[in-house]
Amino acid sequence: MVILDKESFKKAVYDIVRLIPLGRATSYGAIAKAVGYPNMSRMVGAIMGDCSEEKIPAYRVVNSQGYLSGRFAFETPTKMQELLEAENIKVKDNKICNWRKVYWNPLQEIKLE
DNA sequence: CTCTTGACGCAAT
DNA sequence: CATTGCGCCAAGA
Repeated sequence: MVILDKESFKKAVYDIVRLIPLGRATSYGAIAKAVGYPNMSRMVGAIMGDCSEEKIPAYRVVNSQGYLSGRFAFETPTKMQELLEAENIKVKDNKICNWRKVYWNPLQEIKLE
């Protein structure tokens, strides 16, 4: 097992995020798992902090509970919610309503690939 | 070099 | 269902 530096990890994470289907969302932990590091959920979040300069749908990434933990990283705290609602994802009190339905497991897609 | 903090997750209580 | 505690790794002070 090699030490995965932020740049490499970042790249892998972006790849997963880009695969998120329209109208769905996933969690940091799921992405971390998908890249092969189940316990690196924090790193995924840290990396998302840089996503502002990247062109990826970071707003589709929330915590395992479906809460918009990183809404303040956007231009406006409400931007993330609006973007999600624009994709038919209902958000209530900074939390995705049909989270169980909206949740998208990257491992499923990757397994298929 | 040590300590704190952070878009987190999960098992135990 | 809510709280608590612990793990995990990187970056900044």
